[in-house]
Amino acid sequence: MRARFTTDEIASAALRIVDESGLAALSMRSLAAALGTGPMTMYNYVADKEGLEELVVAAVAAGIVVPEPSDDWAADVHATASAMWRGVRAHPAAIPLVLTRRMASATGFAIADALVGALGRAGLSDAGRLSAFHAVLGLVTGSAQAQLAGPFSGDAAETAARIGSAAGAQYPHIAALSEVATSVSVEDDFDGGLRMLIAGIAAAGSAVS
Amino acid sequence: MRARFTTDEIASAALRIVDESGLAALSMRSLAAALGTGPMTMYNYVADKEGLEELVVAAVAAGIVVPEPSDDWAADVHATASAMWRGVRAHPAAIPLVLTRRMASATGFAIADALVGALGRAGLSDAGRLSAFHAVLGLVTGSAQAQLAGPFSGDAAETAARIGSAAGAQYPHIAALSEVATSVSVEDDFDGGLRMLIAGIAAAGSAVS
DNA sequence: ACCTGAACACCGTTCAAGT
DNA sequence: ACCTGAACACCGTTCAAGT
Repeated sequence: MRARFTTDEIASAALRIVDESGLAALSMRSLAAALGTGPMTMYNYVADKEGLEELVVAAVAAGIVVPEPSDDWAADVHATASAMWRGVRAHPAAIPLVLTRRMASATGFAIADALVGALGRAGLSDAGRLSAFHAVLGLVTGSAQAQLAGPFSGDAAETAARIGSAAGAQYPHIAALSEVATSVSVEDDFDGGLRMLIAGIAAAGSAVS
Repeated sequence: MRARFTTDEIASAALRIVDESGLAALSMRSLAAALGTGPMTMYNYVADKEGLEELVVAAVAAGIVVPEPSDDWAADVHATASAMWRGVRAHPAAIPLVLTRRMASATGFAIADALVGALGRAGLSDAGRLSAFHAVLGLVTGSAQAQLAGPFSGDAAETAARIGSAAGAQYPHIAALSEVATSVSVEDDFDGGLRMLIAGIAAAGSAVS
């Protein structure tokens, strides 16, 4: 028999299952079947299901292109965070894994390092740099997810049904905002929030220095 | 027999299992057993597993106390976001569910409405208000999760092992930042990022008006 | 040594039968 | 009508046996 695989083959087969059939379709058994072997063979490449999921996260991270640093730290933070957001959004079904599993791959470290490096030139204190790093990371992953599962996700009719008719008068601010949500692209929506955060980081850096 | 439960009983029993034994321990069967009945009885209260998970998210949301609005929108955003963060962090094992499942409970809408209401007084455009809302929501949930599963989560030794020895020289910025992470409380860490974002929102609001 | 089938202890859910 | 046991089609993983 001697069927042998590289870790990359395993990882991309797993990501393909998630992309094509959803997160629930990924199992040790379905992956093994997709590779034409028995379930137990997978345990030669991965410690357990958790390890397989980390492989999927690494495969998503591998799709992120780390931008070259410039002499403008704010532009670098923007470019790095945008690259992460695009890379994550390219695999929507994998997002729960990206949010939940530790990102410990080489690309994952590389992009995080680029982000911290850019933030290091913002004139922040050490603690401020850590806060800003967590905030950008949280904003990227959190708003990628919020756009998919937040109160305004799904089509307009669904949103209206959920908020408008069910509790329209009780929650007037949400109801009003839900109409805005139909006319803004998710790219612009994310970009707006990111620019606000970067402006706030810049202000905090100026205050320290 | 006639064993009957309220939805609240189901929800808090489910949340208790998650809190005490972890997310993996929550199943239709374990929940039914905890309530002293058979698995099928649960289907009288919940459509499927997904519905049960939404019940857990609602139970977490119910623990959030929505702050009273003041005449300072920035203070209100800060208070609302902080209340969400504390409420979410009170149930760490449930966070993957909070991130992933739609928050559609009454308290969930109430806190979101309070947040949008406060942001409505920041002088933003409609699109800016939506961006700011998604950004704050993403920051709260995303950084709660990043603190638990990000590159600096776990104890210091574990972090060092993951980054320092494995790839210390390759990723110098992360390695340096990991030492900062040991001396900052998660509360202060989150608060710093939130204040940066609010400052950026304020700046965007001033620019428009 | 590396690989993998059989088996075990789970799981969510359908279906049909109970009251 | 509401409730729930038996059964089905899965799942991750241990164990032991193959090469």
